[in-house]
Formats: sequence, structure tokens, C-alpha cells
Amino acid sequence: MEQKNEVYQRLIKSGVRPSVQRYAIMNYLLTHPIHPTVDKVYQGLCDQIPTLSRTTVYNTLRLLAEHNAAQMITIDDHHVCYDGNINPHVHFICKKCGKIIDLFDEKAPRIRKHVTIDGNVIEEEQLYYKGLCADCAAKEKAEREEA
Amino acid sequence: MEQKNEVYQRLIKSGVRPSVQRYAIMNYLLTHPIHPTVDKVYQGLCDQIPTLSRTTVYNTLRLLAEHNAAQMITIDDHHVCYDGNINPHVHFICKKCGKIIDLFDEKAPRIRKHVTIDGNVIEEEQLYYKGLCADCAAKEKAEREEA
DNA sequence: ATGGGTGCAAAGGATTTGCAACATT
DNA sequence: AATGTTGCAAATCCTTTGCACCCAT
Repeated sequence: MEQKNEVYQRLIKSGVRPSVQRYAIMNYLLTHPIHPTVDKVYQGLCDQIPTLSRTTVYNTLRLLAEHNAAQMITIDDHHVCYDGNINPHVHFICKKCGKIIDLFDEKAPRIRKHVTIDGNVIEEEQLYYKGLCADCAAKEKAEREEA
Repeated sequence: MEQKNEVYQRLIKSGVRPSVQRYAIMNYLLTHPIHPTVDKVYQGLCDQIPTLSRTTVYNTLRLLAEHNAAQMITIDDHHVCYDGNINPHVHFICKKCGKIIDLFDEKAPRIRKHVTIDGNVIEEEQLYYKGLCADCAAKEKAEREEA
């Protein structure tokens, strides 16, 4: 029995049939934990797979999210992005530069699968923090001192 | 000293200059706690204010959110909506029908203003649950039993 | 008269759709 | 052959922008 790698395993386990494109996209997410947008993923894979189309990236990312092989993040209006890390963790988004940062040390909401509240079946939890990231905070401070 | 109502107070307190349109939109949010989209708000006010334009609704809702007179909610991809309730509470979104439900009884993340993590200044926290709402769960159950 | 607020029409982007070509079993 | 996957082009939808008009101070 051949031992396939992590990326392949993730697809199989999630019930997503592997293909060259799907493998590449899943792999991209896992090797680029920067919460890329659809377009980032597309741009990042264009060299490897010159025939790749945006449509496929859209479809595949949606597919991965539906199968819980990735997480769709929609903190920011008009800035959907994806996270290959499906372990519970908190996201921080900077209101100024739009950057998204993982906060692993924060107590992430424990995924309590299929807990029900008022009949509503909970399958996922996401905790977002919003504010000013370290870089932007430093910049603002510098500007204030300059003035 | 005249005593103005809640809607008016909210605008003033938030530093938003009242106007007929702004008052109507703020009022709509407070009287329709259903997390309306921009378009819902627009449709809902067209009768009252026939000259109202979508642009104004967009601008005003953004303005209200910026002044913390309302909350912008972007759980769903491409489905931005607004909540006039600015008290901390948890949102539940149904993956099937897209409905958003308030969960007041859940422990909402306590807003810890200006706490800093790794230099990132936290100004807001939002906790989302995603899953299947009571209605959709019931429907699914019925369908299974039918088959 | 001046500054902010509003509304129209047009522009801009992101995402989806329909469909034909292709790959894989 | 059959089924599922991909990719192009076009369509669609949401949101923003530029600008002129209007209202209130």
C-alpha cells in the first residue's frame, strides 16, 4: 500500500477526488498560510499550470471549503480568502491594511460538533478580532510623533 | 429641552449628522432586526422615500458602521448585511438558506477594548456559528423520512 | 454662499453560468 | 462509452465613483 503525502491525504479524507488542479490548489493553501484570495492562488499557480483558469480556482476553493478541507474567511467585505489550516484558531484582521493574522495562542472556540442551540445545528465556529495590526500601529505612532 | 427619540439619539451620540435618509435607515435597522442587506433596506424604504437611491443606502450604512451606530456583518461570502444591535451577541448563519439568527443567550465575546496581542490592537471581536438552522434541519429530516 | 448630503448614471470588480472540450475510469 | 473536470467567454451582480444638484445653515 503506497503512502501518499499530506496534501493527497487531505483531499481523500475530505471526499474530494484528486486532480492535478485540485492537488496544486490544496498544496498551495498548505504551503502558503497567508490567507490568500482566489486571485492570489490563481497567480501563484499560473507558472506551474499555465492552462489553469480562474473558474477552476473558484470552483475548487469552494469545493474544498464545502468539504471542510479548507476554511473560507469572509471577515472583510469584498475580500474573501481561504485558509488551509482547519484547526481551530482565531483570526485577526487589520482594519487599515487588510492583513489577516493567525492568533494560535488565543483560546480558539472549541469546535463542538453538532451541538444544537434552539434547534439550530452548529457545525463551525469562527472568532474574529478586528483592529490595528502591529505594523500599522507603529506607523501611526511614528506619524503622530513626526507631526 | 426637547426629548428626541432613540433613533435620533443614536445618530447624535455616534457623531452622525441626522438627515431624513439617515434617520429612516437607522430606524429601519432598529425596527427590522433581521440583518438586512443593503438592498433589503433600500427596498424597505422605497415607499416611504420614493427618491431614495441605493448609493445613499450604501453610503449611510457604511457611515453608520464606521461610527459604531451599526454593525457590518460579512459572514457569508458576497452577502454583506447590517445589524442595528451593537450589543455583543453571537451570530448564527445557516449554510443552507443563508438566514442569520441572533443568539443572545450564548456567551458573546466580551469586548475588551484596546487589548493588545503581539502588538496588534484589538478593537472588535465577532463570534460566528455556522450550520443548519432549525427550519432547514426540520426540512431535511422530513425529506429523509419521506424517502 | 458654503459645505455637506443626495442621487443618477457609468465604471469597476468579483463571482457565477453555460457550454464545449478534455481526461479518466 | 460514461462520468466527472476543466476552461473560456459572456453574463450577472454588487459596490464604488464622479459629478451635478439640492438643502440647510
